[in-house]
Amino acid sequence: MRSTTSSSSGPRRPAATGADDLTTRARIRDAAIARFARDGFGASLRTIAADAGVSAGLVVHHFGSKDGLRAACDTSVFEAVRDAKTEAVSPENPDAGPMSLLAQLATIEDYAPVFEYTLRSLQAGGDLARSFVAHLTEVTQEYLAAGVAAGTIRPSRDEAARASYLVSLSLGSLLVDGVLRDRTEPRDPGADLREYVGRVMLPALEVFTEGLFVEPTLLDAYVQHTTHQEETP
Amino acid sequence: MRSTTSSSSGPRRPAATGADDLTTRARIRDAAIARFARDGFGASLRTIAADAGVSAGLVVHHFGSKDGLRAACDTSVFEAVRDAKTEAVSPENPDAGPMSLLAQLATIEDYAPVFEYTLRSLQAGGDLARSFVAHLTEVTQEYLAAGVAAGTIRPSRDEAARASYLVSLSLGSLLVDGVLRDRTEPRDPGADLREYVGRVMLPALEVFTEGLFVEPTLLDAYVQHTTHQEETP
DNA sequence: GTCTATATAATGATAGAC
DNA sequence: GTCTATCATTATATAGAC
Repeated sequence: MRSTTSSSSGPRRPAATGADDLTTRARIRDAAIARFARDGFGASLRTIAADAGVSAGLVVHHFGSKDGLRAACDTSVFEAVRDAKTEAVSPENPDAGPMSLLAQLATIEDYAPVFEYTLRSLQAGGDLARSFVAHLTEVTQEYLAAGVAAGTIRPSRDEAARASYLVSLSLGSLLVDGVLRDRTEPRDPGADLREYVGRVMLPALEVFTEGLFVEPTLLDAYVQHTTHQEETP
Repeated sequence: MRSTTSSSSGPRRPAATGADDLTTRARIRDAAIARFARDGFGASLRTIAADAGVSAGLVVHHFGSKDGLRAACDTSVFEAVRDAKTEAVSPENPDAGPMSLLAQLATIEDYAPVFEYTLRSLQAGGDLARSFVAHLTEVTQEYLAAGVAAGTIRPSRDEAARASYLVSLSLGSLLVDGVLRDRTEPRDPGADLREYVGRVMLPALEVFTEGLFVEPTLLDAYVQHTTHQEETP
């Protein structure tokens, strides 16, 4: 991890609040997060500088390079997500579960840029995406384990594999949905997300409560098939 | 649709077979497909030209611009996928179903570049991604309808929404998995895909046959909740 | 058809004034 | 800390010779 940033100081606000009671450095960082979220990481330093109301040179002066700026954005966003999770995953929040761990976070108005940035990061790959998915998988596995213990969620033959798979399903669906949108016209991320949830909630609940296959033949055959084989060393 | 290409002529080979019994234009196109698949659409014309063993200028001469080349690649890949589907979705192929409509295609050696290019395209968004997903959704819906009629797949309260959702789930999971890989070391797409299937098959079969939630309370509540409300006009 | 050479535009990064 | 001016690189695209 590069430590170009020390964003631990300052107000606890997530990012890109638009307020100008921030240090210039933080304002540039937040502008970059918002711009990267909108246009992807191909966005130029000049554009970001213009958004922040400063010169392009100043951006480099503060962050050393574009990669440095990107790293600062990454850590800021990751910290925001990590801290937000604590509040979002409240004890009594009987949501659809794994599908909406992230979606919940996005409902908070201030976190919209963080949410978008995270999806962009996932789209582009890289270290933040990996650590974010790893973190989310961990949280999901705990969430599922609690559900299994409480008797609300079915146990799995491989809990870790299931948690990982469910995270890739939910994040991937969200990602595909976002990527397929027409980006020629201006978008409202909040509205997009609400529309997505409204469109997807029914089939998601169906699949995750009733399943898809009537007979367990495929699963049984697979389980029997693999248990009669050696593990690859 | 732009019709810069007339790729209907020529041998039926999918793309990028490496053979040199092709017109120069087709060789450039196939080289571009393979390079775009590996490095993303940021790959330069010079790199592609080098791959094809020609000059950068010739690429522009044949396709007018980079966008023109991209469009030619898009139509070529889309046609390859469309034509391949006919063979892949054979009558008696009791696979895990929605998850592997695409994965099946990738097992065919020649189609590896097409498969990778499609994922890249989905990652980047754009017209090809949209029409590809639309096409896959259509095929999936037919597939599911046949299963429902045969009694092997559970009916849905909204078949179209379910088909769309399942496509976004399976493609998204595949996409996330690919994006999270370390691209610093050389990769074998075929091996990656096999590894993915092996890692995901069990939880996928579990979820899609047994579901996730023990009780249908969430689904019931949602169905009852929405049926007591007006539709948004 | 194919190449080499070049025009043009944009970007990341640097240097130095204030 | 902040700006303006500039450099060096890279990319697409063009022009014209062969």
